[in-house]
Amino acid sequence: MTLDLRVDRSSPVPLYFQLSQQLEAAIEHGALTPGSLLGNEIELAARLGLSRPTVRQAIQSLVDKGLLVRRRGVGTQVVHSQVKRPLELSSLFDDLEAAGQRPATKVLVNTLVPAPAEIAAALGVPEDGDVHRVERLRLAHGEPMAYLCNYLPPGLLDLDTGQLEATGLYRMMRSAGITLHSARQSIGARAATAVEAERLAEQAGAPLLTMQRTTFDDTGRAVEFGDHTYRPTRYSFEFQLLVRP
Amino acid sequence: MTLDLRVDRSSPVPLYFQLSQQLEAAIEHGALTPGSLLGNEIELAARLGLSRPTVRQAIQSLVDKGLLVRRRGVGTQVVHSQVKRPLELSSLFDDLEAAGQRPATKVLVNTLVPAPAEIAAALGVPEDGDVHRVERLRLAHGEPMAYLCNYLPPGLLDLDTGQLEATGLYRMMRSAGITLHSARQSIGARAATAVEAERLAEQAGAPLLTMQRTTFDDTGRAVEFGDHTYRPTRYSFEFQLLVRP
DNA sequence: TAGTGGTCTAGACCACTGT
DNA sequence: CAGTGGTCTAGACCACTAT
Repeated sequence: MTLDLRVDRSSPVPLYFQLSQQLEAAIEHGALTPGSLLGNEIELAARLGLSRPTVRQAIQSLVDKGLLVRRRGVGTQVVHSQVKRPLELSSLFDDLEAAGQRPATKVLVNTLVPAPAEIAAALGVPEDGDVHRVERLRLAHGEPMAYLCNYLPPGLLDLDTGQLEATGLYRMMRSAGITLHSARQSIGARAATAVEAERLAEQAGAPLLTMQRTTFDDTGRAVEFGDHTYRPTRYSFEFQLLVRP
Repeated sequence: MTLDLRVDRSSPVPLYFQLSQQLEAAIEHGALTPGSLLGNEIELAARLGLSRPTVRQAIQSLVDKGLLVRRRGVGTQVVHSQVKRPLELSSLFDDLEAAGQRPATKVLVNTLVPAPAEIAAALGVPEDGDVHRVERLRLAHGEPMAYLCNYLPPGLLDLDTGQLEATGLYRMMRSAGITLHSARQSIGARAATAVEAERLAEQAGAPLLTMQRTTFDDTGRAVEFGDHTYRPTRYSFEFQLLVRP
């Protein structure tokens, strides 16, 4: 059975995007099975009444997502399984919500402080200036899961404590019109200090998973620095990544 | 001063690729400074004697790498600093070599074993079949840094012990014509068992950084499963990631 | 040899941004 | 308003793969 593909030329949605969405959906719910050939681009273009470059643009976006593989002289195939969510800059809040965990957040500190030297350097603000400092405890099923300490440049965002407890920091930034662009991350481990252990209901010396991250918007400004510790029995970093071609 | 860009039409290298390489080099060594505008695509195409789609393809590849940002009605700008190496599927060996650490490898085990259930599932091989098991100790400056246990499907690769000590597993796979496509990773932490501690010259109960990874080639086959432990005082995962638009 | 994707052209119109 | 990128067309020729 051939796939039922259609495009709506009166829609404001770009034609290539309409097509890539339909192809992705077909892969998602199994109408296009792994390993199956997509049919050549010229014929596909003719069938849809599109030009070949437009069809190629749609296919290319799915190749970039890792869903399709192109082979010259062979055709375009659906990748065999496995690819689900390529790595993205997700917040812990979103991760937990996606896992159906109803995350709870307790804001411990939400204040303006003089920027420590390391933070000032990471955020690119003057050393004698102020930065926002937000400390939060993230809970799942009533148990502490992570301690999140974040610094933000002043004036970027209205850091309402109520909103911080109801949603995630990244979601708040996006709502404020900040376009996240890239982040630099470091993931490590260390033994919990007495203070850290108490915050997370662990024993002193227990292993903790740690992450430092600086996030940049599309103008290159650093918009956030985070220093997080996670209970490794409750959380690990899971992600999929694509090999750059 | 305007940038000196040229393309060689007699070269087998695609024109868009020649252009993107030159732009990337110009960004790299500062001829194009962060925030500077690239000049509009039509004019750039005319200057180079290329068509606009070709110029767009070159620019788009750098946007995908995170080096450029496009804004409708504004222009194409060089991103402000920070982006150096987007996340790639690197081997520990390559990481260390890039850091100038002359990594040493000691192969502890290199044998064929009946596939444990979990490994068979991860690699997609029959449960009663055999798989390669490779255990290695990675050293830097004579000190153990990581213990790497990898499983590979049989018949994929000639796992020469000498080569394993001289280079990395990924490099061997690429040399064997395997096209790496994607990987699923999980990074966590736990306390070292007595056996793990001894291997890595740590105390039992010391925090360890752990990583499990399944790697797939472009046909969707699992080509490797790895179960690694790292000394967190000697190693952490550092990477940069781009926000999917 | 036939069929595929890879590259390239020379236009066109639209949507958005800034002044 | 002028200028930018975003989308789209209807072709063309080439390189690679399989048979």
